[in-house]
Amino acid sequence: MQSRTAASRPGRPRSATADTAILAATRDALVELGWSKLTLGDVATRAGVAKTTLYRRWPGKNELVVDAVAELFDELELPDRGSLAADIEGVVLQFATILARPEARSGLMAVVAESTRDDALRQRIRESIVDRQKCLVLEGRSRAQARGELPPEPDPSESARTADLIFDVIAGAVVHRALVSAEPVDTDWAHSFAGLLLNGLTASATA
Amino acid sequence: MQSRTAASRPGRPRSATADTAILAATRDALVELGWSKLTLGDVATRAGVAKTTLYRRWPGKNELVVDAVAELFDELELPDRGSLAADIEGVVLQFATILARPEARSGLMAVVAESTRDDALRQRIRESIVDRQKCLVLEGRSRAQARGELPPEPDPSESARTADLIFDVIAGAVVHRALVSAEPVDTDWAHSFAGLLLNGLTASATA
Amino acid sequence: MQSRTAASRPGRPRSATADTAILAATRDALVELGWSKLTLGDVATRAGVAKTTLYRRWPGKNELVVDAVAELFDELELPDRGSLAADIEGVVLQFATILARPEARSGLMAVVAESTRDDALRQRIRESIVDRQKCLVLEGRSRAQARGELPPEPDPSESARTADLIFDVIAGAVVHRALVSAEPVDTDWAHSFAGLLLNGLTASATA
Amino acid sequence: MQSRTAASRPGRPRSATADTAILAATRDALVELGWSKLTLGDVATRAGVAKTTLYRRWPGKNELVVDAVAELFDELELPDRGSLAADIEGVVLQFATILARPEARSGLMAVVAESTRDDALRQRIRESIVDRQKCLVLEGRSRAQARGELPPEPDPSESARTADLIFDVIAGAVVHRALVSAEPVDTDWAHSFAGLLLNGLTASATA
DNA sequence: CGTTAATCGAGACGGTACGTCAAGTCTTTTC
DNA sequence: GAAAAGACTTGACGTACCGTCTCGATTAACG
Repeated sequence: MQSRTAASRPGRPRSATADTAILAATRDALVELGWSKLTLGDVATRAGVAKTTLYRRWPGKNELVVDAVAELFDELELPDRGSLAADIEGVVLQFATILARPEARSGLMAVVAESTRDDALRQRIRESIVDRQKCLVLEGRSRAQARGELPPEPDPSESARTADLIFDVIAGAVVHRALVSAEPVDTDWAHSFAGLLLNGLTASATA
Repeated sequence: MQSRTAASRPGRPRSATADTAILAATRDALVELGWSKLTLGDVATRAGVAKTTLYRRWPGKNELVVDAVAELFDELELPDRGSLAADIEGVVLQFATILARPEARSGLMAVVAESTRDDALRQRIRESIVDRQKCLVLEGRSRAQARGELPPEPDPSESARTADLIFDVIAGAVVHRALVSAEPVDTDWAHSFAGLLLNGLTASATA
Repeated sequence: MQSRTAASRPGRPRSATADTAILAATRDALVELGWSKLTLGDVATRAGVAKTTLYRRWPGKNELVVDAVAELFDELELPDRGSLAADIEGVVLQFATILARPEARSGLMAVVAESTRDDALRQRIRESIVDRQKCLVLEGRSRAQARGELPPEPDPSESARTADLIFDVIAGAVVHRALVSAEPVDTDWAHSFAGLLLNGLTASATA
Repeated sequence: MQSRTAASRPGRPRSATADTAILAATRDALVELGWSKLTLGDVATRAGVAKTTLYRRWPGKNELVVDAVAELFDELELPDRGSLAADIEGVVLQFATILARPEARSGLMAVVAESTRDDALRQRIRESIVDRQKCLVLEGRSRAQARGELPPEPDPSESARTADLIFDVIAGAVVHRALVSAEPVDTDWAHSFAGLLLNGLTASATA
């Protein structure tokens, strides 16, 4: 006894290629028009799809853009450059590369702005984008601990709180630098930032 | 020899009270409706003003909201709590208090999102909001140097770059914690963050 | 081999009832407000239709009013009262009855005024209103010729020119009496006018 | 004891040249823009005058245009061409010449259209434009009677009614020909029309 | 000859309607 | 029954004029 799967549902099945085409069209439209001038009718046209098809799959502009942008962040991965400082530097530069793409810039910030008044949307953003990257912090830390660069966690309950703090610092600083200050996140800056953070972490740990 | 002042310009002078009423109405509307449902017609009605009066003074929604939100951030000031850590903690909590207000949350992030495709808007944000707060970093640092908590700047050209970095880290982390992670920026978090940053600064300086 | 008929066109077909409702609402609004205070938004509301639906079918206020007024003139028909004088009298009174309706008064003159600067509009007025009534003149004349009241046309090329002249005289005189002089077009006046015209026609013909 | 004349009123007297400039500017604007796109702000600008100056002298667009157009019709005069037919022909051609000017075409018909819902305006039109030309009919008729072309009026009460009828026929036919049928009012047409009317008049009179 | 008062220019004001555009829904035919 | 097509309602957009108002600056007759 199972709920009717898509395959076994009667009638014409949903086109599998449509989803891909719609998300790609959404990103294209974000690049050309930005968030505020992006219209679902235009996205549908670009995707070669009727507006109704689009509304059947996403409830609205916000959710569509979250999904379209989320795919961009999936390419983030933790490089193993041999030291914690170099790893931080690497992930910062990767993050900056993604934020340099206009579809990521407008899309991400816009949905975050919308999420300030829409808890379901914020939940969706966290699940689709934020939390999937938080493991990078955990992995980086445990790798550094294995290398002996950081001491092991004394208190497991404290561990998660610290990881959240580090994540907010890294992600927040890069986003602020890139989008608000609008200064380049280049090797120099990444190096300075990684130095500051690393010093903070080791000093805090030994204190 | 001066450019025509407002007083000597011919014609009926602009109502002085209108600006105040409009900005207040904008913040009210942000609270009730959020950025995306805020309409200039509604703001005008709330302010008891005609739509044309609003458009005569601001080119659009973006610029209006920047000015409306900017006033919120003017209340930020650097507390003198006796130590750099305490000062950082204090300013972080002040910042968090402002970001807890719904008009600041939606307004700020939305205009930042818009500014990713509008350089003039980004410039306006920087002048009206960001740069006016950057002096807090400069003042805090020099106060810490006077206290002997931080060494004096060796290289003046480096000094500005470091201040920018610190500003991006503080502002970015608080914004990310408050709006993206959507976790409370409470005394605990502020304390942990101030500790991390302070350690990073002192260790970096002595290294 | 035909151009796609309405029935076989893809997509939702246009509502058939909307046209009727819009034209009726236009006439209602003309009665209540007159031409200059008539707004398309108000017409749409009266018709229970969205403004966009209205604009999808008519390019603007002028064309809409032409169509709305044209239907009023379709009820004109040539009475057979047994003599040319009586027929003229009858049609003049019919015309006057229509011009007594406020929707015809304001609507007709206004679109004629607009048509002085818009050739397409003038063409539309002629096709929808003027030329459809010109056959009344032709029919009345041939009926009078059959009765022997008027001689048959000697020169067929002259025939059309004379019909145009008669039409301009009848329509012009009635309109001028009703709208400019603002005096009643009653049986007396119609009788005097028909007498004058009839005398002119017979005298000219025998001359 | 007299009501304060303009001359004796205290304060700065109204500029005498302004009226002339405004009426001329109104006609210019009618030529370029037509009635519906003519705005009082634009007229004021063209006349080199402030909008308030304009509103101080005319209550609105309708009245202004009536006055501006009325001046055009003052140049109508009855030619003495030696016969009634020729006199009619002459005045018809003069009328047609005025109606060929775009400011007369749009202006006249538009205010007539407006007057269908504004009795004060209709009164103003009659006083400023229509009635001032009605004497042409009276003068033409008495001249024809002096020549013996028409019999003297038997019944003086009938006399005014007939003059009104003739006026409506002439003015109405010319306007309808020129503006509705949009055919040229040339010598040929004027000749045919004058013949028709003359025959009607003489036949009626002798009947 | 200075006061007085209505004029002048300029332009901001509260309104109202404009014609367009996008959102999201609904109704067709086609696949 | 999903899909494309496109008409539908709704509501905001930013603009243009309306007719009124508030300014400072003229400009004549009156005292």
